[in-house]
Amino acid sequence: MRSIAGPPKRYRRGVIIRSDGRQVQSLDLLVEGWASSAVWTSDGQRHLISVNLPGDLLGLPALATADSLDSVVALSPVVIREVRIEHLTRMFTDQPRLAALLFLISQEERAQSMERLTLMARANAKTRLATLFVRLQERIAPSAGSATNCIACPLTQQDMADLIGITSVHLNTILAELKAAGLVALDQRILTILDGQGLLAAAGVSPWRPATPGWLPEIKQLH
Amino acid sequence: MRSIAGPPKRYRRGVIIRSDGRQVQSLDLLVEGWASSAVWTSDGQRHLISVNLPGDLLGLPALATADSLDSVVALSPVVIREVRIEHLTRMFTDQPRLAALLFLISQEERAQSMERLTLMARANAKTRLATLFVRLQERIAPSAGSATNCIACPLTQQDMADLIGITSVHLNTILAELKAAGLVALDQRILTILDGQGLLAAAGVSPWRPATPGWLPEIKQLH
DNA sequence: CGTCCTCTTGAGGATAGTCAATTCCAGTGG
DNA sequence: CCACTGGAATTGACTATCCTCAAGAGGACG
Repeated sequence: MRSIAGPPKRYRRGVIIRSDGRQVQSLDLLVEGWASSAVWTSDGQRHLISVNLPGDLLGLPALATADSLDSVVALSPVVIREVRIEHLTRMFTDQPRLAALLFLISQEERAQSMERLTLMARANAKTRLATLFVRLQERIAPSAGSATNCIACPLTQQDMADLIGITSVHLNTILAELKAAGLVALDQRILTILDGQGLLAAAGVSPWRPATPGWLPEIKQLH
Repeated sequence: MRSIAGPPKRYRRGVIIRSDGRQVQSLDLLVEGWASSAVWTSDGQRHLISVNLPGDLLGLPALATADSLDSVVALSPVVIREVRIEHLTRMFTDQPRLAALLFLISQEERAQSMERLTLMARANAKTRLATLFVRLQERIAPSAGSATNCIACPLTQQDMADLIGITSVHLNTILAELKAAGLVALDQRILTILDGQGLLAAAGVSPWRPATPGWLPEIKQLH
């Protein structure tokens, strides 16, 4: 993916990288920093759909609607590289295995979105926040080498509130409860998981296990 | 898609067509009736992720996780045809345009899921119910020929409640409010949109417009 | 004619929102 | 070096939305 991406571009925290309401001609590969796709409601509230980490490809759902409903926001200073849409077309014809992998990744994000939807519908805010922390650690720990409990987490309390669908006032309260219960610590944008088991129990979810698909096409041989 | 699907199978309303927690070997093409992917929370509550109508391919997100978190439930009597997963592999190598179309469809479902997520996080139950009705009509009207305001809707109030994440008790109340406001009528499983404009206003959403993508690969020529 | 599912209605309570005031802190410019 | 500034975090009082529990009515079907 990196071989077909454009030159790196830097953005500051809070900047809208890709705005909604337009037909898109390109995707963005997130190289460094945290981003998120955001939706603004008709009454001006913001909601963050998901957290994107380095390696994620941003802007895929915008391909399917005439005017995309989500924007992409930088949650920290970020570096992105643009991927033009023609490369996607060529990937489907020339690199079926890559295309299938991309398809698989987007299905995984959809599965995550299903979990978030269920939580939003049926779980209270404390459970949702615990789940957010659990899933964040699961995604970050592998890339940080050994299993670590410390995460450099650039999210503000407002960001977390927008992620789990509550107000920042209420987030502050339940975050204090998780801290008081000895489950997590959060200072200076450093998130520490103090009690992983307890946090899983509070979240009421199972650890995330990606599939090991046997159905992908083989790599196309050069000839 | 129909050419590679297995023989039709019938299921009665309420039956779980595809259960969660297993690695999947096949997909299901919904031929007739309404279905839905359902998630059960750890405390036994049900949540319905989305409504599936005839033509939809069920079970895609289950490809991406080792144990799929959703089941597929029949919301009415349904007819489905099985699609084995090898056909998906072959599609990616032999039919890039079809594969890209499938990719596009799944992105559209993801965009819909983003909207639902935002609503769940930020809108109250009345708004969510109005949106459900709006989106249902948008999907059903085209296939029913001319723009009709009458929809044969097999959903029970419990189903609708599970779709928008409230209890059936509360759903009953807000449904009565929408009826009292003259926006919809619902009797004998027939949903009638009495005031489309008013319903759109109550929902606070724009009409859904699918993309007209220019980036799909061409049909592979026979040679 | 009973049984089960669905729908309906009411009372009281929990979760989360709104409004408002205050503190903390990092960055900026004098 | 320090005051200024704006965002971020914190806390309290009051309110609204939605849930729980409960009881009953209507209807389909054996």
